[in-house]
Amino acid sequence: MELQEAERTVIAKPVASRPTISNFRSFSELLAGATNGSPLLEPTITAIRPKTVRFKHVTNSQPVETVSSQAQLDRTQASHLSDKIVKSNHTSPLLYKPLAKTVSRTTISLLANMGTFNTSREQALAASQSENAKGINPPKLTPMKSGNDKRSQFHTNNSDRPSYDGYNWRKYGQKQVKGSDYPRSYYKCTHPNCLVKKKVERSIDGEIAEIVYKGEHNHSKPRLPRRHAFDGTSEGSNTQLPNNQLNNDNEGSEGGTGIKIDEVLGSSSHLTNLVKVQESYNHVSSEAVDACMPTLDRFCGVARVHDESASKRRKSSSILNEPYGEGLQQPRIVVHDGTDSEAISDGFRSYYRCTGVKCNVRKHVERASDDPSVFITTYEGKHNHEMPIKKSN
DNA sequence: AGCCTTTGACCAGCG
DNA sequence: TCGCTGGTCAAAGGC
Ligand SMILES: [Zn+2]
Repeated sequence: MELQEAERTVIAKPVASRPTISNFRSFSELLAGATNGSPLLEPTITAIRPKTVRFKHVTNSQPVETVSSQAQLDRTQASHLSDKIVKSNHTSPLLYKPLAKTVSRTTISLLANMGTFNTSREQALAASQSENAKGINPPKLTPMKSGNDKRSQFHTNNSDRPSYDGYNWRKYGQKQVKGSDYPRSYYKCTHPNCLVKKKVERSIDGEIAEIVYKGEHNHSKPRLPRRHAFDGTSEGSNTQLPNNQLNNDNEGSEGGTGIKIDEVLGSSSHLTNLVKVQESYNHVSSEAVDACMPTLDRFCGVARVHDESASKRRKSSSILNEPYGEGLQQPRIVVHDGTDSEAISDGFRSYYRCTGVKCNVRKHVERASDDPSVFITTYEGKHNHEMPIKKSN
């Protein structure tokens, strides 16, 4: 509760949105000649009004790879922002919403035991989904209800589980929020005295549409998730983040909002991921971002960094501008913290390239056009290697 | 037994 | 003030 109170007072309202295609140039174009990690200035970016992006089904489809902003952002700085991490799975201009198939626990267990890097239940789901829906199935539309309490209108299936980010969560609520086709689940960290919460929007297929983290863990990750942990290996991948592309300035600190997104991205092997990261209460959130980015790298994609705070009670208006069409929905992870985003005030756009041998994965981070607190990270390509093991100084 | 999810009710912010 | 909406509580039941 205290956390909540605090957030209400600090959360800014910057909202990011995908720019319209007319303002975009392809990521490849943007990256052309700028893939060596050197910053590149994008001179002709037209300011685009950021809007809150909801994964709503609309007919207006636009490429996700396109991003716009006039600012550039150093990754280090980007890592200091954290509020929203949005990712999506795509590669082609046509965006397909990753669909997760609901599978039996047995299947999940089998998948988890097959030795893939995805061991969590969600990862298993994602894996099965990617196998089943390489792309084209239009997302299931859930009719929006106009009634009073619309929560729990969906029958939750076995995929309705908190994402496995290494922490233990207890679900304390679920509700169908307006503007979202999916029910939103509310989770609290079960660690004593830890007030971290997260909201997870998941389709009825089990696909994660959005995850919003609030607060900062005041503890380290438990060795093994209490339940539904399978073999728990999912945790390991997250704790060994490659920092060749990141500045992990909070390395030694405990806890942190370590966010694992591979479970969400598990199915996005050939897709692009969209990540939104917005400024957070403090540096801690940056950990989450740091954690996400490298992980995302494994799966490639477009990452969008932005502030999500405006979502509260403002979504109804934002959905009017839904940039995503049906099948364009993007799962995303939002690291939500409350501080202002003054930390980022430069005007850079930074490009990064995976240092892996023969790995052409690239990404760039930029500031949203008219919202300094919004940063957009775009990933392109697919890593041809596993996540490198972090070197211990 | 302990922890979790489910879910209707309740509360608070906002227009 | 009222209705809408998002967020939370808490009892009940499941694992
Ligand atoms: Zn915690």
